Amino acid sequence: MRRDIFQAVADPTRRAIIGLIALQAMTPNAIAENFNTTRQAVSKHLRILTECELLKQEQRGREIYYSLEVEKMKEIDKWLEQFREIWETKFKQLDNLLINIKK
Amino acid sequence: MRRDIFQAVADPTRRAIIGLIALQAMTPNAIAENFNTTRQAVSKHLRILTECELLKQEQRGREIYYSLEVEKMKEIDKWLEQFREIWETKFKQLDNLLINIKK
DNA sequence: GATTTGAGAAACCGATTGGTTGCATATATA
DNA sequence: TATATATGCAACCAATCGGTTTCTCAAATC
Repeated sequence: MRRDIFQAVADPTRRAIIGLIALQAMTPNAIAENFNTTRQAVSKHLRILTECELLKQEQRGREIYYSLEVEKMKEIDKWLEQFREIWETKFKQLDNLLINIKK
Repeated sequence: MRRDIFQAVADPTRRAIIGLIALQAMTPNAIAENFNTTRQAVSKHLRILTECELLKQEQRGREIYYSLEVEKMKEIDKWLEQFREIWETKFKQLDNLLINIKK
């Protein structure tokens, strides 16, 4: 039961679910309508996403609304940070090169 | 053979490899020394990372130096973009709330 | 109260994953 | 030239994954 955010986001269906509910909270049935699988399969994805705290549930009668814990997405952003530095440096180096050529 | 960048980055060992060679190009043997697995297992990871263009190889004699294609990392950043908007909006809303309370 | 509806849990299944061992090949080095 | 070294590839294996079907349970609706 390896449940880290990177593994959660690795599956394309789960990324699509995240994209969907980023806009508005949705029930499992409503989410499942957007995919070519059973509601149960979607339910499994929701479980995984919820377990790693990317989604939160809100029960309303017999319906459960799932919404995105957008803060959790920052963890991916945080990991990217170290590489962002590198690619920005590279960009600046290229920029300086072009400036020097111009001169 | 699903070889997308999100799946590549899902594995913790692969993330560690990326972190390692981000600093400097390294050979498979040198990389493998940092992990508690066989060289062959690392080799498999390198293959996957190379296939999705996160790594590039440079042959030098019988050695192969692997280095990071940092540009490719931007694809993850690009996907995050849509959520960054959301979390920044939320932050601003919180900010405005605090300003209003202050008043 | 009986029936329909929304949702999760369990059991099962084939495909994929991450790892191993063993082998093949090319380049250095003695 | 013979040997050591660096690497990749193939075959195999247990564990996990993503999916299905079937079932149960609780809430809504008739």
